[in-house]
Amino acid sequence: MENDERIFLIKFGENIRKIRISLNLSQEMLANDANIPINQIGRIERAEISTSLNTIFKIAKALSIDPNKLFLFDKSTQ
Amino acid sequence: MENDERIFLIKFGENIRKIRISLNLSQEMLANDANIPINQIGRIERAEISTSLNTIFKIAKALSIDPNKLFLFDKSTQ
DNA sequence: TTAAAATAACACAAATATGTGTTTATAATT
DNA sequence: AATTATAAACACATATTTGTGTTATTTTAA
Repeated sequence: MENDERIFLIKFGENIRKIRISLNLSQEMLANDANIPINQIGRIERAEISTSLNTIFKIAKALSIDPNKLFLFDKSTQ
Repeated sequence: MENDERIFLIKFGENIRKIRISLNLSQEMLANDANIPINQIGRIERAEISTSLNTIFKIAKALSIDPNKLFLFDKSTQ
């Protein structure tokens, strides 16, 4: 995997964590809301996996935000 | 898979196709630029697969756009 | 400083995406 | 109509994610 891809996964994970915490949700609560395993949230936040569109959609739905918001980091928002 | 997840994949695929065509790229050209198999682009555009963050990043890079743009459909842009 | 809550870190089977190749169908062009 | 370019539709091995469960570590709060 290329380095910029790694960085992208890391920023994506950090962003999810940031949003989750801003909503006062634990990984477990978010996982329950999104109907995915608890560990999956941690794996994504730690950038261990390159998760899929389906999971992205479920998480966005559970966070009550548009999926594209999960990709707003770098220049865009922070 | 839930119906709204399916719709999400379909809209995502349609959006990639729209952007690709607007840039006058064939699936093959985009696949080459993104360094992924030719078939992969078709599978995504036809919503056959729930592709991953890595592939999303590669495609966005090849299209010279920010990944979040790939998720701007529905209310947002069209 | 304990106890409890939250997260990380394992392992492993099952499901799905990825990569590669080939063949068929459709669209565009001459 | 024939040729070419493009995309779809197969198949199949490999890699990775997903789902499930358990244990360890870290963080938070009492």
